[in-house]
Amino acid sequence: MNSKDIADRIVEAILAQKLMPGARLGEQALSMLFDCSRTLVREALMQLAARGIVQVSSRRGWYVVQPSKTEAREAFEARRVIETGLIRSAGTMDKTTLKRLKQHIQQEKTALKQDDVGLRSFLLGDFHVCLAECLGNQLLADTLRDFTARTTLIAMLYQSSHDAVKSCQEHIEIVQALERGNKETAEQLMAEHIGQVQSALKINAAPADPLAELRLALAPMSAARASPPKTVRIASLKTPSPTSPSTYLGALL
Amino acid sequence: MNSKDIADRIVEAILAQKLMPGARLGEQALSMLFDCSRTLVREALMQLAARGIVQVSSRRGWYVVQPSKTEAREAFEARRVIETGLIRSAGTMDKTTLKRLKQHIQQEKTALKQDDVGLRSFLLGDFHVCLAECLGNQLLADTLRDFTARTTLIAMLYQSSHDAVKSCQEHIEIVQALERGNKETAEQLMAEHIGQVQSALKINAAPADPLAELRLALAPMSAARASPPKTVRIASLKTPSPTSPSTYLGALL
DNA sequence: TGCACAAATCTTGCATACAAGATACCAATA
DNA sequence: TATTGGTATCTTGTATGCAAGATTTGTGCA
Repeated sequence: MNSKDIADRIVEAILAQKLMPGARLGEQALSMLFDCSRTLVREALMQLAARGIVQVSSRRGWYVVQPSKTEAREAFEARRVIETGLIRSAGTMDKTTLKRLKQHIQQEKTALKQDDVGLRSFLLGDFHVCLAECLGNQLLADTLRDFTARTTLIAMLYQSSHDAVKSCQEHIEIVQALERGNKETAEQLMAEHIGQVQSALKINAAPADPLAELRLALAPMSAARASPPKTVRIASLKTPSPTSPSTYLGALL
Repeated sequence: MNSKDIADRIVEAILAQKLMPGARLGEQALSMLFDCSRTLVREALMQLAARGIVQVSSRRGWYVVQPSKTEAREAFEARRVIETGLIRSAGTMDKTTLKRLKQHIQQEKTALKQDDVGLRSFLLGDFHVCLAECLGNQLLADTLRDFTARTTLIAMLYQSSHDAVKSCQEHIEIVQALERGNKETAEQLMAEHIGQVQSALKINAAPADPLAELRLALAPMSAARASPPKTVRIASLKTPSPTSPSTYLGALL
């Protein structure tokens, strides 16, 4: 269990939407979870920080990044640029490669059928990484994995209303276009697909409401509107992280 | 002097062609150079490893990466995809932004005139990062910085015969096209520009001659050609790194 | 001279100790 | 009750120590 494994696990947890934006990643908590010293955990977090996945607040702690609206726009633009450009500049795909893509889509369908939310989210994102690999560029595939993790966080943060079934269907159409050798269509479909995901964001909604659950649970009954101040009071409660660290870090194991 | 500063300095040195591919980056040497503990150096190297700039060979040492031919192809394709795509998807540029690009080109010209090889190399690479920033995407700009460092290493490794003056001229034409609002031309010019740099590589040449300096320094005087075998002997000497660490690391200060 | 083997040295891998800043908590006071 | 100040606790920041593998060097031998 070296630092790279730890970093990979954290990225996987993000892609599976098991780590929310803003989640706290305490060095000690992680070192206990992975049964190693803080040194290894720090190394992993340093790597993730260099990749824009986590950030450190001096002597306060490590947190999963919470992309701003500007960063959200940039991330989607980056993915659009890379993925459409990759399709455009690629040669024709051989049978083996197409088979791999089709297998991936089969996995997506299975995860959808079984309603496995974590696996579903992971696979829907991993499709794009897989495609980049199939198009013959490992460097851009690795870059895209980080960018996809970013957009996954953005989707969580801005309460995406995006439909997983629809997403999978769009993946199918992209692969079909590639199979027909119709790169232009594939490029177009990809641009639209990413656009769909982006426009499903409620970009003007309160950017992540860590109190959503509490607020909902403690909201006064619709009839008893006697004390509105109370709701305000609750909203001002300080919470160190969206939920307790233990809950979140459990996602890594 | 924190780990981020150290990492930045190393990247700068690469962009300025002051660190060759394969250069050894000993933890202790760096910690003495930057007057800090190995911990900070390790953190910096870890970050750079996550960005694909350096790599570690277990218990042997840290080295600046030596991209393979495949990785070289991928890096240039990645830059082509990102930079042309960025131009394509960008809106029109305002005056302030254009001014910044023109200023950058002025700096390039100055460095060319003064024959400052390090600064010249840095600026010719930084132009692309600057352009990405001007086109409004910091995420891709940061990504591009790493990719440009990569292609710079590739150019060193595969003995690029690329002409700096020509490169600067091409930058000028790209900015002119952008100024005219002619994005299609700008995109086309950028694709050709990157293609020029790529095709100037001697991709089949002996990938880097780590003994070049030694061979040159120890070559027999042209008159004293008495013992040719000696030269052969020298060529077979084992060297742990291209040159001595001290020589290379001096580039960082 | 050429070769095999062992010791010494060099370098990273990892854990731990301690410093220092940030936060939370609690009591005292107006 | 609200606020302020101080203390305890928690968390990261950095250095250092030691282990272990890789390499080099030195030595003895044929």
